[in-house]
Amino acid sequence: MLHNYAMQSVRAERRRWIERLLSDDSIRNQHDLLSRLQSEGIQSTQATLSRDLADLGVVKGSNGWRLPDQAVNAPMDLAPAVRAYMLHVEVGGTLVVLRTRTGHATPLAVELDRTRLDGSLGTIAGDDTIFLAAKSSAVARGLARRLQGMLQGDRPRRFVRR
Amino acid sequence: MLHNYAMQSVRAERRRWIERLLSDDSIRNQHDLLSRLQSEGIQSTQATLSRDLADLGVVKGSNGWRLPDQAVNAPMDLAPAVRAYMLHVEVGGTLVVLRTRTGHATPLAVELDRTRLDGSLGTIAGDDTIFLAAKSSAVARGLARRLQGMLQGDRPRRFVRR
DNA sequence: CATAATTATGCAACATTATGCAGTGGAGTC
DNA sequence: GACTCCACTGCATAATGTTGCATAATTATG
Repeated sequence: MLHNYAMQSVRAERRRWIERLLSDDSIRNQHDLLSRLQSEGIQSTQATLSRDLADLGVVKGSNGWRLPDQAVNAPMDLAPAVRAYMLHVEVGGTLVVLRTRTGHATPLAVELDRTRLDGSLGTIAGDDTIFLAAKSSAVARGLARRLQGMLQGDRPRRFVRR
Repeated sequence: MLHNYAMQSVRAERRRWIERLLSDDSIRNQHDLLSRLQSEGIQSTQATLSRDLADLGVVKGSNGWRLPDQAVNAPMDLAPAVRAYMLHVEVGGTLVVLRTRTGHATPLAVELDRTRLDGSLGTIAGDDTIFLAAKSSAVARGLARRLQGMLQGDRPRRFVRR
């Protein structure tokens, strides 16, 4: 084997990269992960990754591997969640602002995060408000339009007010 | 052995250096520490360091060793915090969006706040997401680049995608 | 069911850390 | 000064931790 002079931190760093890669990309198998790590300059083997993943508590989801805290909730479509929780949506610059009823912001934000909306950088939820950061103001407008569209899904249009 | 004429202070001085080195550098193992001490003019052996570290209550963290008080409430550099917590960073307009694993957003945001990043107006942390408001979109891009750079830490690296 | 793909693991090699033991010299005592 | 006591250290080595290789076990696919 390679026998690095500093196993401890090599291991720690490798695992940090594993967490990073798993949350970014959709890694399909350990061989994929190995390749991605190598392209980051981290040398390893499948056997070691197998052990790392076990230690990190990573589980295989339908869409690749997921870190434990991301793997918890059951998959739910975004549209039903939006219909259930979102009151309305507006845009300001690169920020999409969603309003919900009090206490409903977090569950909706969770759903927004899980659905990896294209161009969405992330969300922060308060009590009845969600800020969704978009890559650009054009993307923000597009996302808002899509979210707005979900509201009308199977409901009469006139219900969307304000 | 060498037997200095004043053991007491030799020991005390060595331990002072150990504390200093551990809080500055990221020491990866006792052999590293030994080398660093030698380059400071302190002669010792791995066995002695092993005992010193045990006496000092030093613990092995994910990022090397940490002194006991540093292990808890961390007067920690930004870069180590970024390497430990940040999964990735992106920009949308004047907003820098950082992602962490669930529950890690707040500690990283605290660190970001403590480091008075130039052009940073403030941060808001959710559960796994931080919004950092920048003075301008140019500043935002610059900050993101700096943060991204911290990920590469001590390894010579090529490029950063995304 | 057969075969391929993917993941897990026994084992040996190496790395890192801990410790039994004996030697040394400073401090205290007379 | 001579003696004793003992904290401290280095040496040698034990104990523990990590990894790659080879391959077994498991899971997916036709």
